[in-house]
Amino acid sequence: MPELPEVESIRRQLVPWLTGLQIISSWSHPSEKFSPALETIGMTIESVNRRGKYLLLELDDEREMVIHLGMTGQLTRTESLSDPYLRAWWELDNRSILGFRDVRRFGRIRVVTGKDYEGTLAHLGPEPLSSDFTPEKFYADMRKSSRKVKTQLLSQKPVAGVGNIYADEACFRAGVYPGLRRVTRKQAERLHLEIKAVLELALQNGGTTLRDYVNAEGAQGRNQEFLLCYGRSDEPCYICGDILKRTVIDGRGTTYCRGCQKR
DNA sequence: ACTACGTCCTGCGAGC
DNA sequence: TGCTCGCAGGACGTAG
Repeated sequence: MPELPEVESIRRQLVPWLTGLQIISSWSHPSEKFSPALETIGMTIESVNRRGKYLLLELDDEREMVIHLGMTGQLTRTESLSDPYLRAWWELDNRSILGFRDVRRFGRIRVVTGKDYEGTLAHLGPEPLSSDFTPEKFYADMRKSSRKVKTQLLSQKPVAGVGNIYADEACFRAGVYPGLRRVTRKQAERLHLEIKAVLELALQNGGTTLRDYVNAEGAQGRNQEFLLCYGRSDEPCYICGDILKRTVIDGRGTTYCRGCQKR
């Protein structure tokens, strides 16, 4: 599932490729999740940005194409248009083609005007790798809700761009049980630090590929080799040796260490 | 207003 | 061997 490091890895490859190119033709799957792709024909891509897990392609007339990759979404340079899981493509004026492949169709494409992000990224919390993300604000935001720590992280409100993998990783490294309903200042500070650390590490490693993730050139990430917790249930904790346990928190599979992450 | 849960979607793996 | 069935999950919609 593409989270911030995966989306940012893609963005960095899209910038030198797409910037300044005009979209000369386009196709999409009939679902309204993808059909806004067709509205971009004739427009020029002025820049490629990111907010949380959303990619933003700045177009003409204050318009932007907002893309969310969902769980299995891939944005790549594409040659074969016969792939049954291709949900949209855009032909650029240098004859290259940007393809959006998404097996499970949880991804979404929107075209917005004048930064009207209602329904997409309007209510996202701070960017975790920017100076807006401070331990003080994070602590205050986490105390605003009585939902479980992990649920709050996945809500994108206290911080943007964290998904299931990095939520488990950050909680593990911070020694915080993801089912806690309130955190202390110290726990919040530690979580703040580890959220940044796991995202930066994953970015350095080109993202995590468990099954579907590939970057814009079709290459897999390497960060799966560095995960300490996610996907390691029934295996020993690298810190204390306890067997990592799997549970479900608000419908999301969660791995944690009973020894290191006390309730 | 806030929290919890259902929904979308399809491949995969467990189990019979 | 081949089938069925339940699981996985981000973000939104709905119910309480």
